[in-house]
Amino acid sequence: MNEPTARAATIGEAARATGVSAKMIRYYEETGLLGPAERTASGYRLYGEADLHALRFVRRARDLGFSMREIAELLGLWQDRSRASAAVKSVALGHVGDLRRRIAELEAMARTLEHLAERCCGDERPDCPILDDLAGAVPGRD
Amino acid sequence: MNEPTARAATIGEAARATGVSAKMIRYYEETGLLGPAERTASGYRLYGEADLHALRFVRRARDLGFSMREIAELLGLWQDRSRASAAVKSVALGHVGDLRRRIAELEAMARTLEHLAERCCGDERPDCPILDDLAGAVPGRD
DNA sequence: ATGGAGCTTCCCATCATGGGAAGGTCAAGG
DNA sequence: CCTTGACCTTCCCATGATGGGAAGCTCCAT
Repeated sequence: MNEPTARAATIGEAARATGVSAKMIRYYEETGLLGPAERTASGYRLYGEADLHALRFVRRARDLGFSMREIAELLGLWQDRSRASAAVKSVALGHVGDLRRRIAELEAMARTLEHLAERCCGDERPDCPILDDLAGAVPGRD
Repeated sequence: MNEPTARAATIGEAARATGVSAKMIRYYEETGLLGPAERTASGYRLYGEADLHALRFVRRARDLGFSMREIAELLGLWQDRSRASAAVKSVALGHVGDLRRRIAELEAMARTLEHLAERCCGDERPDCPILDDLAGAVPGRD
């Protein structure tokens, strides 16, 4: 609080402060997710507190698995003070639906493989129900 | 058995017969996952029964979420009659580990979001715990 | 013989991320 | 003042698995 705006950070400092790599910060700017950063006379990018805040927002959203498209939407809603919370909730719940679908898919794969692995003795012998399944053999129908 | 080898299939027929797109069949050949296909005098690829079998193997493995690297390994083991089933089981269980890790990550994201969404009234008003979380606000510590 | 379906190769795009080269800038220490 | 090393800039390329599409050749049935 003593130094009002601790003075703008370079991209490396911003990266360290927010956990977003410098590469990704430039990429977010290039793709329009974030507006163009201020520049020094010599062309270095500068980031103020508000920018760091936005970067942390993006980082948090990515940690929650939102796509860049969704994050763009959320950033827009964040900056629109008159948004309805329903709009945000809808984006969030849509994403939860995606996550649940992906989880169900992975879960089905994992269960199938665990089941096959259980029946594979896993020793020196070549017989292997896992390969038999992959090869399309339906053991017990032979 | 009546027609010994029902005559080789073109890439389109192979695609239809195995559920692997023609694009992907060419890609698997190009990257060495599968050996080069036979060719007609005019350059068309031809696929025999054994090739179709291998394609179905790859398809099934992809359905189970194996990476191409893992599939290459599994194909090698499949074709090596003297492999130990332990080697196959180890690849499979390694993959199950990957799947379980990814599931846990997605599950954590989904739970966090569901939790936030529950507390978001989702109406006309702008107040939204979801955005507050993304923005780094820690409600209740204020 | 012609038309259309199917094949070939080649290039490009996705999504989010990282690696690295070539070159300019800045601050500290001799 | 000059050097050194850390940092910045832009530009290009790669990933993994997949699809889209163009230009041109081949095959088969009419």
